[in-house]
Amino acid sequence: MQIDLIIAQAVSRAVKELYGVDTPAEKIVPQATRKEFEGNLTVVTFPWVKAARKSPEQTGTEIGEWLVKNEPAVSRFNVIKGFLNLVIEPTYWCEVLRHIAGTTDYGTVAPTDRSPLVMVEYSSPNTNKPLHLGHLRNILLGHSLSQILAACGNRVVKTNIVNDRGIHICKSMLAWQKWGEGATPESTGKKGDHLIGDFYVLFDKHYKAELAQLKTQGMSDEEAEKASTLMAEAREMLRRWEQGDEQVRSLWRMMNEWVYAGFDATYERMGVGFDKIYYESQTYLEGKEKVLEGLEKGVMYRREDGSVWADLTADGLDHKLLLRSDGTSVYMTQDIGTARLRYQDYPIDKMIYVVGNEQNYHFQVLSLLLDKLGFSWGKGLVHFSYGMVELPNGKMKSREGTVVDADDLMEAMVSDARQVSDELGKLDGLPEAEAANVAETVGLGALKYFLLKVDPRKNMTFNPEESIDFNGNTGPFIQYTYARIRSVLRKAAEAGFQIGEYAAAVPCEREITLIQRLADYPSVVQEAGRSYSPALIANYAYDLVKEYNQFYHDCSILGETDPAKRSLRLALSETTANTVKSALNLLGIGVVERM
RNA sequence: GGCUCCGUAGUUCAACGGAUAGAAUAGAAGUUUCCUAAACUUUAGAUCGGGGUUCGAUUCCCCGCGGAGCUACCA
Repeated sequence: MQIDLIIAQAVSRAVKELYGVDTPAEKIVPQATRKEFEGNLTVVTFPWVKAARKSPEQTGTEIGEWLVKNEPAVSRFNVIKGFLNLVIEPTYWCEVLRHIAGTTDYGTVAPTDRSPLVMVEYSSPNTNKPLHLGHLRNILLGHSLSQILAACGNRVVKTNIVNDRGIHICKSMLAWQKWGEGATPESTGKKGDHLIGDFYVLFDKHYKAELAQLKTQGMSDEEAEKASTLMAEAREMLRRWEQGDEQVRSLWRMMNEWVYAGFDATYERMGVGFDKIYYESQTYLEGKEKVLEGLEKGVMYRREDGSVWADLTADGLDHKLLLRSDGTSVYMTQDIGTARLRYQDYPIDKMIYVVGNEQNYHFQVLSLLLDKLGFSWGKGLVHFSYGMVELPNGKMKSREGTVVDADDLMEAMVSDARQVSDELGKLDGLPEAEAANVAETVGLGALKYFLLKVDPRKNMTFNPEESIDFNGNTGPFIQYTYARIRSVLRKAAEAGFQIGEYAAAVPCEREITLIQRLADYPSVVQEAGRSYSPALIANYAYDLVKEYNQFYHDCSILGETDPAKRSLRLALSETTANTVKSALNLLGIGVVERM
């Protein structure tokens, strides 16, 4: 049923018989024939010209003749510059389509109890400010990756590590105490994460003012920073937090709850979630023991000042600090602690960290350390390292107020979607709740697709001056095609058209190409899982609907009078819709029945 | 300085070592008595420079040039 597999195997046999060469079928990857040539699948013959002792053209011709004679699926062939273009018997395509249409959850592999247990960490916010565009990319990648890995037959645990402690949150707390006048999310009507973010900014503002003031008294930058009473107060607050001071702790708990409520609202709107959330306040002490264990095993060493280090020079890296001279933990130690807790909770086979590429070095070190400390999955941990979202003139900078807020952006996208819908009159007559739902799905679809279609490893650019498009290579274009198909299917049902037998139909070029695309889906999902790339799914979905729109334009479905042909087209439409929906689901993007 | 990643149409993005480097946008020109024109069609436009490996290089290797990131007893 897998046509390219059939061809690969046939070619493998052909070259064995013709030239006595053993080429495993897996090594032969037939590709879709380019549009300008006749054929459906193309095999490159260069690998065999040496063994054949013939020109590429002759080699191709010989293989082609062998295939026509021995493989019923091949009806014709032509050879151009060593490329063997094969024409597949048209009725075979109906078989392929029937197979796809009859497969539930086509393209995905259901996990079993024995499937690998994979944990994916993403989002990982600080609690002192709301989520921004960079988090959006992270979260969407993490969520999509989780979906894809699950579709590839893995058991997936989605997790999040919240950085809820440290000097940053103390700054917000201090500012709230000093100038907050008891403000709460309820009293201000602000989302909790935004409220806390505002106090963080407020702290910074007062701190800067204090520094400026001190410098007018003739202090240097460094002296002023040392003399700052605000910063001293923040540090004092952190000390009290670490000692478990109940006053500080309860303020901390209250403000963190506000932030979490805010984050949850953002996650919910994005349509993402987690199976298990870890908090650094609960994990940051955990790593210490593990490090001391490593010290005993001789994996780490202690310096004269009491600090503990790992020597990674044998692995081409540097010495890495793990415990300060006062015995406290650093970031790396916390990550070791978190790893330890996680492994206690879940016997994971693989850990994937969705974290920006600025931390490449950190994860290189973490992998080595976990391995040295005896974590079976340490060496094989995956740092899913994605690129930054940049603005036209560089990085987002909170100091310059150029940070693009996640909630604001989502809201703007939804309202843009609504405006486009209204202008086009697409939602006229729909109940308001439904219209709002369409705008929500389409607006967020545009945003998600925009962020996911790019190769995750690469930096990408977002221009806040230009709104994200709804035409062309976009989420809404894909959603639109889906809605269009659903509309046709509704009308078909009204007209009483069933999808009947279509084996007798001879598909045209357009239809064949579309079936071929549909047939590609499972391998695209696998490849996306293997290479950790939601972008492959996004590009596939786009190619598929582009192909469908051309088919739709050229071939009438409801107007087709031949029942077999009409059935073929209806089946093609329904299967395309299902596949589009599945692919978008892997990206965390929803579909609508009309738009 | 060292290490890592990246350089493709005006712009934003594609291209398991394969044919004449694809799309989308912006530009030009079209398609609606016909299943949703958020669509379809036509047109013009690009691989940073120099070597090497290969039948074949945007892709792999080396040297430049340009950009980003890391190189904290911050997280």
